[in-house]
Amino acid sequence: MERSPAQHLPDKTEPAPKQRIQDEIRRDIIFGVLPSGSRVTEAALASKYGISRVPVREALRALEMEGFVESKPYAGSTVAAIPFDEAEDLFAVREALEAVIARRAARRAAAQFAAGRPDDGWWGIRKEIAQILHDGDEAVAADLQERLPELNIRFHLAIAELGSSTSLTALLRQIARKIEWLYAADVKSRGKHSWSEHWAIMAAIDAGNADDAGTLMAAHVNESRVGYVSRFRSEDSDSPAG
Amino acid sequence: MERSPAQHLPDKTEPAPKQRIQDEIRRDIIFGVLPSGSRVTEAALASKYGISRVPVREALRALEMEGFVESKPYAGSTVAAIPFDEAEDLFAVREALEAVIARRAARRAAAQFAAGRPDDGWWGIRKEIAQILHDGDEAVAADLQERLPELNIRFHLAIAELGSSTSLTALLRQIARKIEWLYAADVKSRGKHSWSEHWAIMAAIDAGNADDAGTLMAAHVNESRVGYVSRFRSEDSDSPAG
DNA sequence: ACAACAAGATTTGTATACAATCATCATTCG
DNA sequence: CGAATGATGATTGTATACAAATCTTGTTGT
Repeated sequence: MERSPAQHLPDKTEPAPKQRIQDEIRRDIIFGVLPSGSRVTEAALASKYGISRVPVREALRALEMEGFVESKPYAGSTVAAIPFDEAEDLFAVREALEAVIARRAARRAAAQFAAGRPDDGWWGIRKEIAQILHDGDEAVAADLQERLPELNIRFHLAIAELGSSTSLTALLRQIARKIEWLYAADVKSRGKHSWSEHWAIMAAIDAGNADDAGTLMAAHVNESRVGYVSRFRSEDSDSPAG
Repeated sequence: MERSPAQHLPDKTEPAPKQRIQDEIRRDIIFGVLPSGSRVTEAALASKYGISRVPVREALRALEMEGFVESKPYAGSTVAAIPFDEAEDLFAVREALEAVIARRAARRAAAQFAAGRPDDGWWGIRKEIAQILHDGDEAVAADLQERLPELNIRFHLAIAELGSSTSLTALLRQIARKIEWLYAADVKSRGKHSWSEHWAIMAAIDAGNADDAGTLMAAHVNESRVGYVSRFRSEDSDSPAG
């Protein structure tokens, strides 16, 4: 068939203009380049990225559903804001969600090995996780902790994919990006949130131990939450993503 | 100015073509008019609803993010399917999510009353909930239980809005629609899932009792889950939304 | 008969043009 | 002088046209 060379490398060559600018805008929002409340017009973004208004429009709509921008009909779009008091609630929901995800991943791992050999899709994700864990260890050893947030999100999302539940993966993606937004408001907050715990979680999943996986994951997320609130609690109710 | 008569009645006259067909398509998916796996092309939907491809396109993208359709670049969109084994996980996440939401609503209610008089936005939602509760009681009394699912979703979403957390509301909307999809697969499943419990939850929120509100809500969702699994457990692993 | 291959058709992705609506500001009337 | 009002500009919503990519189908060679 002689497929296109960009088959399983959708992020290297040209990841489709729409997705590209969507990630770009979200990144600018998360890292404060586009502050909360600022207006984002389709025409301005279109000319900025050298493309038409249609892809920009779709990207804005997607970001609206993700909660990063708010738009009213015929009135335009503005960058949203996360009130500070939502942070703890988001962490609480994430803890429950990730516990369910970890349990599911463990159950599926056990089922895969019980049925003989796991299928290729499972192994593909499993190998990606191994790579992520390795890269994280390397980053910790080299004191390049600014790489950890990205690797951290990728790890958690990969665990979700290992459970092969598109619904739960989508939910986690939504929550994780919001929490990343809250974190990014403080530049010096990007420490190693106990990267080593990831290994234990992965081991429990590999062993097919759903209870341990869920418990470890919940504790892991909870520790992340404690780290967050202890850092921001002193700054009163100032909006971190504003 | 002589405003358009469709000012605060966005659902009666012409609720914007895009939103309209988006809801229409989702409804057709939820109730099986568009079965899982069937192809949905932009051109067909455009001609069906007598509009252009652009609004159809945006609606499909939104539904893709909601998880109702899957689409690959240049390949088209197909109606998605919820594997049966995701149902219990969705209920588990929803239980945790709604408990957090109820607690938040109770905290906010207490704060509103503590600060003198609640603002108009809060009262608007509160009055809407009163109406929903009333309509639900009427439907139960008149044995018109087919109206309860819609009222049920509206109640739970209104509680989320009472807590004024856009993030949590968006998450609940995503989960609730998925669960509605699972429910709708069985036509005779639309019973009164203990509507009276809603009154107790609302009372706890009004009293500002976060612990009670969260506990009652969790129990309420859990009961719904039990009702679901007891109904579908016998049908083995048949995909209910397929 | 079957597989590899290529051309046509179908469908999505993008660009441009136009219509509908809202925000702003000058104007005018009380 | 203030507030309602009407015109103007800016921005989004929609429609149409074209380009890019994929899927299907017919063909051909073994």
